[in-house]
Amino acid sequence: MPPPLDRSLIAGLPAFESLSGEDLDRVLALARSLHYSKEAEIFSQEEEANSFFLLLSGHVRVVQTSAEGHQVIPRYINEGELFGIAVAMGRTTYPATAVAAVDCVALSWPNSAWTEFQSRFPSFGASTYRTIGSRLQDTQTRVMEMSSEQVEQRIAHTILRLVKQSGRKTEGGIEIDFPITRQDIAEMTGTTLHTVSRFLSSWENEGLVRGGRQKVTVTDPHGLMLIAESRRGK
Amino acid sequence: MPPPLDRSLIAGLPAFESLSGEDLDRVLALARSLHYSKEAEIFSQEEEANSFFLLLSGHVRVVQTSAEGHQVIPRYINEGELFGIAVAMGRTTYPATAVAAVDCVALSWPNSAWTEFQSRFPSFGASTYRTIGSRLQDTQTRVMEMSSEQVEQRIAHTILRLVKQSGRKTEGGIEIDFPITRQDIAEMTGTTLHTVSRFLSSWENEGLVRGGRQKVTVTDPHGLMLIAESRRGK
DNA sequence: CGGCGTATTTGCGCTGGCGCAAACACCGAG
DNA sequence: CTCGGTGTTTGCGCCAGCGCAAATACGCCG
Repeated sequence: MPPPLDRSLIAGLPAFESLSGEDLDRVLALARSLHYSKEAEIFSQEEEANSFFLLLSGHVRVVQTSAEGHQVIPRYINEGELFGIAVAMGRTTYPATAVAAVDCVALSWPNSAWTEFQSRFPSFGASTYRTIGSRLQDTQTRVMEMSSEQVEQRIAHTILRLVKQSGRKTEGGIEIDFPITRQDIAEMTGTTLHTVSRFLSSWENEGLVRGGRQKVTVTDPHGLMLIAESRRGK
Repeated sequence: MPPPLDRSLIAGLPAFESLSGEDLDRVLALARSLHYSKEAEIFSQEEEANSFFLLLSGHVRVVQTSAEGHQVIPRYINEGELFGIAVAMGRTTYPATAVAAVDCVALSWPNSAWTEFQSRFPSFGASTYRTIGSRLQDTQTRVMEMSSEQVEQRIAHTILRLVKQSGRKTEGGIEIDFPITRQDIAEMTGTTLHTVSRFLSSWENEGLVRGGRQKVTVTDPHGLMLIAESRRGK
């Protein structure tokens, strides 16, 4: 029997906001706490979706692979977010693979808990609607960007979004809080690692960013914003 | 006072499946029935989202416009589908504009009805989760296609999808059931009307499709599928 | 500290598909 | 029937960004 989990773990999170202390205990009673080391697979695309997850600490990379083997990164999961919620969408399998970008701690619940939370805690339902809704919105935005923007703008937008969501202040700029390769950025923007590298290098020459192995630091967010918004084509 | 609406209007639909006759009457009591003529705007992007809709007949084109004026068509709505469900995603404004592609009939409810349906009819909640979930899924698929496929494959996939969702058998092929321009197809695939036109012409020469003003008829679905799946790049 | 595997950078040539522009077809109105 | 507007086709030239390939750079492990 694992030690009981503390309420404070999930007390502040949107998914469980406005739940009483007792309710939180009930939620935790059904949860399993899991540790994943860097680059470990949390669940895999096409796999039977028996549970859903909440990320307590770390960062998770979500990867989709096409039949032809082409990979895309739909999003990264930040601390406090639900993920693997196939059950909410009425799916029986996970639509993507989740990989720990760094060492992670997560809670997981069996799908049956979903139904219970849903009926017992109205705020839980509303919150997850919002979660899915905003993911839909993000994805649509991405489609718009891919349709209308040049690669340079797309990369700039993506970096800015990453920095906003998972930025960490350091001396000399804001850096993305987890290891991310040029390849990863390419898979988020629909381009190749070569092209990403070229633009990052050129931005580095202009003093907008600094690169590093699996690392990006933005030194001039405003300048990068200008690039992101500059419309080349009409 | 409008005439009461008949239960049969919504009885078979996924959103209201397994509701009793009385429940259906309650749902209809809150609804307004509306007619839109071809090309009329049902609601507009950024507009305050006060109600949600169900399409009873016709086809609705959903259009998103970027700040720079670039347009994208995220999807078409078919008969029986909910749309304009910003309320479900916790949004206060519509994320896109809805335009009647042909003359349409729709029901609409004030957002307050959403809350009521949600709490009174569990199956309603589950069904709309699935709706949003599958839209998210579709959008992700589109991102994958835009990342990994050539324009020709994307157009082929899109046409096949349209034909599958809204195809109508005619002598000599299956045609898309509503008027659609090359420009529309371009906005669905992230390309230009010129390129769409070029490929449709070339397919017409090969006997796979037949074109027409605001009309596409697929004469050889299998042949088109081959194009959609042929991997050019690695 | 040296070696190795992985990540990154960069050059070069090619091409898919876009932009521009003009010519057509089709449909509905009068 | 003719006219005007809207949708479609097609030619031409160009260039952003990809594919290929090779040279580095970095960080970890022993």
